[in-house]
Amino acid sequence: MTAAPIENAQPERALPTRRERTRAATIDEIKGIALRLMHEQGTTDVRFSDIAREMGMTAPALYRYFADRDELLTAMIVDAFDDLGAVVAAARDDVPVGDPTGRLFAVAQAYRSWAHSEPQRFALILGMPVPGYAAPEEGPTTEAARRAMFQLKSLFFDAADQGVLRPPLLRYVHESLRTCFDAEAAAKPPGEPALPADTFQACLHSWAALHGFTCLEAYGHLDFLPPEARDALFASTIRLVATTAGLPLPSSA
Amino acid sequence: MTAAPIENAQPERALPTRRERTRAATIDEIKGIALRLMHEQGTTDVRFSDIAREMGMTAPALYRYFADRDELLTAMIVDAFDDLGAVVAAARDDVPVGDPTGRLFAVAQAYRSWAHSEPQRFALILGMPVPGYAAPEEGPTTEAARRAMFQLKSLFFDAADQGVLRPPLLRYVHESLRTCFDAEAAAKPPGEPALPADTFQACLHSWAALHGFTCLEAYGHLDFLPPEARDALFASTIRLVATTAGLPLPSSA
DNA sequence: TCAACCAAGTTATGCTTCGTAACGAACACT
DNA sequence: AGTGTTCGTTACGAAGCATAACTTGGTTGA
Repeated sequence: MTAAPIENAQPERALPTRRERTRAATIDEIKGIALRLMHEQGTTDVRFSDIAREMGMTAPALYRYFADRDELLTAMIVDAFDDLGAVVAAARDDVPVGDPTGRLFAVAQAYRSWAHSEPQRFALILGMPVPGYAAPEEGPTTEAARRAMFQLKSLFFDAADQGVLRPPLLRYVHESLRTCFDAEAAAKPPGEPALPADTFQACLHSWAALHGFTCLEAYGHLDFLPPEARDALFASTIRLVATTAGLPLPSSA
Repeated sequence: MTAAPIENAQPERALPTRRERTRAATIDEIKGIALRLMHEQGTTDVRFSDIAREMGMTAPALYRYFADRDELLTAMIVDAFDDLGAVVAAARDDVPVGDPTGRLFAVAQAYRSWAHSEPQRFALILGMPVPGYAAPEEGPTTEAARRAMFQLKSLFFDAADQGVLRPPLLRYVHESLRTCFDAEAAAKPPGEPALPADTFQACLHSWAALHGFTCLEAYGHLDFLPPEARDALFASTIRLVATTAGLPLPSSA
């Protein structure tokens, strides 16, 4: 739960007046309660009246802080992306740069367990759009998504920097994809080391495989397997991903 | 939209009276309208009153056919599983048994395009449970899911029958997973050819990878790629999956 | 044929939610 | 003190889910 106020986000020259602080605190409390309710009820559908009740307030008061349900959802989506990004980055940086496969494992595990422990937030950001919610086009959510997803990708950049990245199992990259990758690489600052197109493609394969397992597990579609078996399947999935993506063989796990 | 009535499903000895026929037709119409509304509104959240309005009825009349919203959803989930299973099976059987990789491609493409063209139904069955909806434990939905998922798996059985299945890239299978696979294989009729454990594991890897790509695309998270690039990424994903799962190299695609 | 029955649909109603409007109390700043 | 902003309240209207009670028309049986 970041303490950033939703509206009036202009830099106040480090002078948050008392009112602003309490307001920010209230906003955080609202989001926190909403999160708890989602968690308790197992849905992404939060009722304003319930939040208000939990806070000992009346429903209309919430409209002082969020114009409507969508605005609250947008804020929570941004928070969720930020949280996921932070969790992933922390897990990644717990493993030395010299061990890219260990880092992949840590990142994937963080992604997976975050989704599993908070399927609602996961659904909020990477599942189907919530009923009645239309994401503001090119809004802050897109930004937050980009930031979070970069935390995943960066692992491959690091590995490339380390020079331990071997070519992926699948070398062929279709013309249209190569174009996209080139365009993206060109948009980067020129100094940054661009990934080879086949590795970029492998990067997306890895994400898809990780995401697939994660979705299936988070939404209970792997419940026919006991937890240890799911862990084992996850480990083998990541090992397979590392192998096909050209990362060195598992060192730690 | 199958014409199976929801309640009173006892075999009527091929004697559906007129009342029963019109009732079944009404049930189908309700489900059809609900589906159209989901499609139009882009949500899995259907309002009874909207359905009624579309049908030129009043809302309470719908309760003659479905006890509540959950019962309608359950029916639609079963239908969706059946539809997905049928689409997948049809695509699979359009390709000769002798071409397992071609079959994998067809199956995967069917899964993908079904999800992409009807993200709501896809979310209904393989996404997060709908707000406020609790699936009846061990109910008809579980049955339908099993049936549909078997259509995916069967491809590997056929390939094994053909004797063209090579060992997958990842041979190691953890104890706990091996136990599960053995248990599942033991539950089958004894004559049926069981898959080797490593292939079974590869089967799940394949599903996860396919599902991951499908989810990402269906919910718009791959929109940063133009359609051709998405097609190319999909093709490469499936090629990678086929390779790592031990299917023969692509023959057609 | 007529009466009883039943299924399907209607209006009427209660409860809950979203969201707005109008009002009151507390605080901040001059 | 006085004034204006902020935060919260109660009051309200529209809409949805779900139930109850009534109406209608086809079905069935004496």
